Amino acid sequence: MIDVRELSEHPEKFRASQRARGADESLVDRLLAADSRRRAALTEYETLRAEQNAFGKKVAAAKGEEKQALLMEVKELAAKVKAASVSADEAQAEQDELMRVFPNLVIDGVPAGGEDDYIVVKTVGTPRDFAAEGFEPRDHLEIGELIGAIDMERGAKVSGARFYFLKGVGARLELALLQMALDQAIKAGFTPMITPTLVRPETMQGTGFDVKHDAEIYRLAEDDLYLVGTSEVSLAGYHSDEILDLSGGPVRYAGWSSCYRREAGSHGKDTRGIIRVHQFNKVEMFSYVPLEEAEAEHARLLAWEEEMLAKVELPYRIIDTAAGDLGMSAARKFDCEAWVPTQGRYRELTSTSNCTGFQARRLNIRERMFDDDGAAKGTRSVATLNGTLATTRWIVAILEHHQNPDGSVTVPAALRPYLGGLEVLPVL
RNA sequence: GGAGACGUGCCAGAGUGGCCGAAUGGACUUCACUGCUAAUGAAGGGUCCGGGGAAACUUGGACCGGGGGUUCAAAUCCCCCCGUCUCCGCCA
Repeated sequence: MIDVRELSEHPEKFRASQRARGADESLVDRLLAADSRRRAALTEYETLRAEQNAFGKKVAAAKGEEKQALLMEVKELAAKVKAASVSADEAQAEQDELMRVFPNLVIDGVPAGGEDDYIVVKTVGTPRDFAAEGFEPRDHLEIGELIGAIDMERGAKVSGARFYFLKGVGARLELALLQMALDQAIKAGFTPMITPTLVRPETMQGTGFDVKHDAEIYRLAEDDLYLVGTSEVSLAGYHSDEILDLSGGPVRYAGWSSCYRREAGSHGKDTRGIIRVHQFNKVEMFSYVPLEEAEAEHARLLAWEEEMLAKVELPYRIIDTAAGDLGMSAARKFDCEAWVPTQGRYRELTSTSNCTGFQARRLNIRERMFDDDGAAKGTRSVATLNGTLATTRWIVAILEHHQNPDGSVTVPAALRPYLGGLEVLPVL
């Protein structure tokens, strides 16, 4: 959630942000109004409550007749306190509702507009020229079947559309990729984590996902549990309601988990192969840092993603996502997109978001502040950031980009040690 | 799945309706003292939200797992939920 204090001090910043997102600008004024109503109601309640508390002390001290008289007198006051308490709660609920739908303040420099208004930050490597090499590239599913790596048909038989089996070298390739990602993260100082994939509604909401309205989320209604679409959810919830010590630098986790997405509304899109599936695996970076360090950390996360892409030797570009295409929690987002030859376009392989204090405020994750003398002085929310290090989808780009005319696939050198030295995934 | 016990501050742990934001001990910070980071003595602390103030600060409210309820008044009584532990059962 956003910082209401900041909103009341700089409403124009929030209006501009909403405009850039193509979101409702009137939310700003409605929230400001709700906040002042809330404060008025709270003040009224607190005044009455103070009066009642003072009375309570008198009642406790009094005896006999006097006590009875005081009790009669205070009854009326109690009713007023009750009523004031109810309207204060209502005002709070009204504000909470607006806070719940208010997206994060976008960082200056993020392109305005929607999905197609991204800015290409840079392009690395060049797509392979298969025409020059003299053969027609096969798509990842065709290759996956030739080398016995992917079985979609049986995936559908067992679980339905958008489910698959990774088999043989396919299973090994995924494990190798994720293990390489985790090793890189560990080397960079991340603490590896294997996270819960089912979470409580509070955890899901805290991360910025709406369990009631988000059609992407799988629910277990019976148990009021929700399947995560990314370990970001669990890693953000990990430190909820805690005060962190960031004096020793950022707190960084690398989460390994299966991820689940309903893919509602994407019927007919990416139906072939494993590019868009209901279940996949991912290694995700997650950082807790002081607010003023968030942008620098964002750059670091992006650099680590590029390091991974370099290891698997894929051509890619980086885009600065437009405001309207940001999620609720993100203030800025960079995607790395790899070239997929048979689609003739770049497809997202990683995504790193700077959520500034938005998630942390919702999850109540703070750090202790110190004044110049080093004495403790209050707390404030931290910034949270996340970024992809590897996912199942990477296999699509790896198979296609590194394919050979016969359908076999050359393994990128960095990945070979994770595949027992295997240099080529052979056609069966 | 059945039965029971419990959930209090950084930690341990008292507190069964008003004198409790909460005893006591430990840890921590500051001060004093013994010529030294050990002993002793003293003092001090949390978090959140309002009001006032430029600020130091001051003032009010809330917080004893979470949410409801009873009451003039709830850490304390009642209900629901969550969690922990023990025993039994069941299954890896």
